[in-house]
Amino acid sequence: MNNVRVRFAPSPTGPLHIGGVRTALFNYLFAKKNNGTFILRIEDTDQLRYVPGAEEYIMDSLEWCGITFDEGIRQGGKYAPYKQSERKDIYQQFANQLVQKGAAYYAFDTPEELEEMRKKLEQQKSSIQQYNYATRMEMKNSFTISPELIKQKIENGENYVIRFNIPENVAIEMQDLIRGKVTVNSSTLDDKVLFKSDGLPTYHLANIVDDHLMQISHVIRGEEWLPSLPLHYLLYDSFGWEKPQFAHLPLILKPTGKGKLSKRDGDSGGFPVFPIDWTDPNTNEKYAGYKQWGYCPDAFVNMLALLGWNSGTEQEIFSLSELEQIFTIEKVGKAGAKFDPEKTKWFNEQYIRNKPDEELANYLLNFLNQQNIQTTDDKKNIEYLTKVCHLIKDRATLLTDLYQLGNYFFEAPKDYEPKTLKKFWKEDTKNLMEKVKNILTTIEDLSAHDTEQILKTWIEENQIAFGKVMNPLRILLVGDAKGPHLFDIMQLIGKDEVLKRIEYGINNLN
RNA sequence: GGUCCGGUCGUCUAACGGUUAGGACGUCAGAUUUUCAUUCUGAUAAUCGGGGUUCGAUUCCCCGUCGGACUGCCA
Repeated sequence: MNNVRVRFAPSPTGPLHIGGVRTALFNYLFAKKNNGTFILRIEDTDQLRYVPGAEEYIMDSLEWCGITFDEGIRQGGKYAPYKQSERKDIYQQFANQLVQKGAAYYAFDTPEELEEMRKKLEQQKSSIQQYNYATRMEMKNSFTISPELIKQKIENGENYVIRFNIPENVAIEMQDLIRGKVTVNSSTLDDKVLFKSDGLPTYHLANIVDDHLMQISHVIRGEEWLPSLPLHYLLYDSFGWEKPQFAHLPLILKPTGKGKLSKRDGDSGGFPVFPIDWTDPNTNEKYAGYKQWGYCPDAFVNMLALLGWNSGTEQEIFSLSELEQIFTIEKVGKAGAKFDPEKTKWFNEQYIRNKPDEELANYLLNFLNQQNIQTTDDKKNIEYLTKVCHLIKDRATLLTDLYQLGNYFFEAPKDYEPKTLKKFWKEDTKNLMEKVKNILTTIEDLSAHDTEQILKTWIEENQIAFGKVMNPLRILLVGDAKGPHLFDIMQLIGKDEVLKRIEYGINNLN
């Protein structure tokens, strides 16, 4: 495919949630796969819903995911500006063009009048409850007001909008890359506002004008836009422009219950819906992000890619660059997908296990510093942390688990898990630990291999049950019946520390 | 209410009109293990209903049903 140009066009009305990220991802993958250009365009034509910081949030989030743009706010491009509020002047002339052609018209109805009309139609249980061919003759617009008066009203500075003149009873046949042919009769459509009284275009106008001007070849967006596709078709035709190809992605649904995923679902469901943390500047409400929860960006992206798309093979783990090679629109499903927090965790586990120990160590070091966790300098050291991560990464679901899972590598257990203690600390245990301590004292550096051999030999020779020694020893060193191979732990934390912990236990238990 | 889009294990999904309907997550069981995990093995469970078309429908068509989206001077 030549000259593929796709855009992600969010509106900065709040943080981007995972549905939006997935739309961006699919656009990005489609562009990469087809050697195309990926564009970010900010659709901020609604000044009322503008949220400060949202624009930055969107860009930062996608950057965290590794989704990059060829053209956009931060990188510029020859179709700049990429923000609709900065393209304001462009839209009016196009709206006027449509009016001149008779494809659009002026309307002067106030919000109250519109509401009244809708209410009336609803009460009448009319089959048509819209501003269209059936009702427009009863409203205040170019059809009911003389051209002279219209001109005068506009010159007087009266508020007006420009509406699209939807034709009556025309079959609009559309093509969608995911759904195939879709047909709608124009009589079921309404005369959408194209140009608002505040001097800005609505989404419908701005999106068509900009897609045309920016030479967009494929429009890949959420299914919620499918109902306005006929309008967009009509708009392209009215301008006499060639249409891009369209693909409407299935929605991401709530994990439980009904409806599409919304920002509130995260709190109740115990999982983030946003890529990174977000604080609403107006209400100060905080929303958690995948990044801060401890998800790896590549795992997050991998999970998203498989929500509504599949490779056709049984492979499920894909790097971003792999996806760039194999992504196709044809493999995108039609049905909405319920979001699955459990599977998301699984993806993250897979990624953590496959990451180099050192990379995890860097994360952990950062974490220790950020959380201001006190430990000795020799422990806040990449080499040491790398070994720690090597031992514990199989147990982690989130990156943030890493510290909790290995806290005994940084400090002696403060107290012992009561149930475990009760289970394994018996009357003769203290004695046994005393003996173990004496043996360990004689071993030079507590290397895992040597220690294991020596201790095992001693246990066998004395015909003691293995668990009778190892379990309480683990409690003294770790504080609980958990964690990696005990001899590996001993080697890592070192002889002094091991002896100290055993001694403390002997002195404080029973 | 109207318009449109969907419906395969609980969830994500695979299956030129011909498969014992496959995989993954989850759950359960077993194996391994000094513990917790990991890992391995096994089990579990699905074509929304009714009509067609066809030698044969998960697959194509119609109806119903269920679910979703849209129905703003929001995007």
